[in-house]
Amino acid sequence: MSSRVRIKDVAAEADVSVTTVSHVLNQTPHTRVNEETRRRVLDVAARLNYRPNRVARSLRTQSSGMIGLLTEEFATTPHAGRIILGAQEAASRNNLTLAIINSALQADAVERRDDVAALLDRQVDGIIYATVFHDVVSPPAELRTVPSVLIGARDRTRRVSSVTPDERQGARDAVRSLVALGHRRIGFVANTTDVPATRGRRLGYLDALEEAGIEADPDLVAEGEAEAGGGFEAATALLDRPGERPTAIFCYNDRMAMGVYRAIGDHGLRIPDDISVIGFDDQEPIASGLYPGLTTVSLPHYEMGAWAVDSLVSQRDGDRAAGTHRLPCPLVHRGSVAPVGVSPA
Amino acid sequence: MSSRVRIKDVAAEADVSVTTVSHVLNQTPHTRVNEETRRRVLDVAARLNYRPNRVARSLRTQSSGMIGLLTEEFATTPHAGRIILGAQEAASRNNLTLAIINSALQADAVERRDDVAALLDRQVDGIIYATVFHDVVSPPAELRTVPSVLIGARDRTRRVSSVTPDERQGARDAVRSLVALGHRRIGFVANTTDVPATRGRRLGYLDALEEAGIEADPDLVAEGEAEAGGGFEAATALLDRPGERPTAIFCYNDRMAMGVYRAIGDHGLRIPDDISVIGFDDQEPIASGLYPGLTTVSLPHYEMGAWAVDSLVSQRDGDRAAGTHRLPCPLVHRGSVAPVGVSPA
DNA sequence: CTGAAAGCGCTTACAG
DNA sequence: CTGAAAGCGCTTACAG
Repeated sequence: MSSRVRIKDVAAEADVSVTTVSHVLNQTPHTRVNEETRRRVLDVAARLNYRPNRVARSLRTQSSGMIGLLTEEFATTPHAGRIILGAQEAASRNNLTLAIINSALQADAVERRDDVAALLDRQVDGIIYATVFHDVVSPPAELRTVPSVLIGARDRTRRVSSVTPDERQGARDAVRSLVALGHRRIGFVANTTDVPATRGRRLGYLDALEEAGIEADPDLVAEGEAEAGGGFEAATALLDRPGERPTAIFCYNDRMAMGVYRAIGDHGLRIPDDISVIGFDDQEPIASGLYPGLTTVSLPHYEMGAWAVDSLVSQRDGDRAAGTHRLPCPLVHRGSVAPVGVSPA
Repeated sequence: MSSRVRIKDVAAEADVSVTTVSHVLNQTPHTRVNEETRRRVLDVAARLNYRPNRVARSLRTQSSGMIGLLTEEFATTPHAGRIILGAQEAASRNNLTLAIINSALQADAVERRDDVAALLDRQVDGIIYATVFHDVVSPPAELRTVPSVLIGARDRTRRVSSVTPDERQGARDAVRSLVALGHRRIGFVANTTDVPATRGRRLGYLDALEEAGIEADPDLVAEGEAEAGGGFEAATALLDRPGERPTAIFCYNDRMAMGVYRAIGDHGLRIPDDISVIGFDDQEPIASGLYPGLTTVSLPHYEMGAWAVDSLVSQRDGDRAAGTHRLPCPLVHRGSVAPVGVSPA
């Protein structure tokens, strides 16, 4: 450990008090320092390569400049990385450092409380509590002792702000885009489990049909597991049903879309000429790796991470209002959608 | 901000000195405390829900209990999340907290130095410097002022320990498994850019052939971009060449394998009956989403993250030896490999 | 077995 | 314009 230089070393070398060094370096408001002195302090600090000890400053100012990010079973959610990235970059912009703790999906209330406590022990200035697979959660009460925000779920007591993707809008826009291209027989390959996205995506699908005056047809909906295999099975069922085929299929997610592609290929049909396909999640490398590239709906993970940090900053600066925010899910155009009836067949 | 209870509050309530409270709570070695007193302190601490301020402790002990993880363009590497997870869980096991900073891939030396400095300002006990797309790097010299370790690349000066995946062994084992099933015409769908994995995977392929006494045949190798499209083109070229077809194809990565599947399907061939396929990366959701599931080689990201933290801990405890460590890349069996000649065709 | 006191490296009223 | 001093909340020799 090379002993780092402390503020008193700078003071001695510049022949001033530590008070003055602190004022100069921090540009303390309402404190005028002689220009000559200021320069000297700056010169010495630079020459000695002085860097203030943030731990000492934290203790004194009662503000650590750290933000805690609690993720829930990060491993299972491929997009968690984008949340972290968004949060990290927003934190850097605000001169904040991000500390991360991951708790197991099956962690109980006691464990989660311990994780929050560990962050609080480090005097974090705020906590982001990110979850998956839940609509509403009851985070440990200790969360509210500092500015806090939920990602991916709402707070049961509505006392903590939250930010979630607007799944319904995303699905609605996707299906609207199909309608705009003349599609009226639009299938829906749905998932079976009840996660937050399930309801929103289904409602968005129905919204768009209703807007367009298209009656929802149960024969155009098939369910499966939210994986490629489930998508294959659902699409196969859809295509094998008697009656007119759908001209487009909206999928619960990109994984299912992967299976839908295969089912369509197995039926000797082509995307998008015979059938248009839209996914959800914009999950790489599926979306761009499929052929043709999958038109899909993107989840605002990066944006939610950044929004959460910004919310923490406003809370720190006095904003007391807790609210629920939905961030838009934009449609990403690739090559799997075409106007209806373009096929020469 | 609810004013948290401090050690002096516990001392006052238990009618002892803060010294005693500290000794009891920290179980200071070689310090005996009267059992009655000990119980009382413990009771009061629990009742007041006292939690020591880690910032104050850090300042006093000159040890923050924090580890800094510097990731390089996290966004572009889908597996970074597993590194973070491995590091985070290992950190938790060692009662350490993980602070994360992400630097842009195109960040210059000055920016990287700033990122390291920001971590050092927080008095981190160690730094993990994770990179992608490099064989050898020259991290900022400041890195060596604390225990440090590189993930994904070696240190040019060999003074910092590093941990990397054993790409060559992974590729060798994959191709060996093909040889063991009787394959002798084993194609290689290679990538074009020169990243660390490129050389190792190619060498591993050649190793296995040589071991088996199979002469490397340039006609069985085709290159492409390391994406699904590149894999499709390379495999198409391979299958369209005059002469005997390969009975198996080893792919540079899973993305390319995705395109290889399509090319094989377009040629009216079946996996694994007509051609076996092995990928590399075990990248979800490709690997399990393809049909049949892709047999592939897994990258030890989680393990590298954990190894890095453990290395930091040993360094802190006195281990001075810097070294280069390679972690094995295990073969993951799914459904894309079969013995040669199983096809009735 | 227990406690008074110093000190980690800063910032910040306060005084001059 | 500048500095002496207190104090953030702990730990740890040291003394008794």
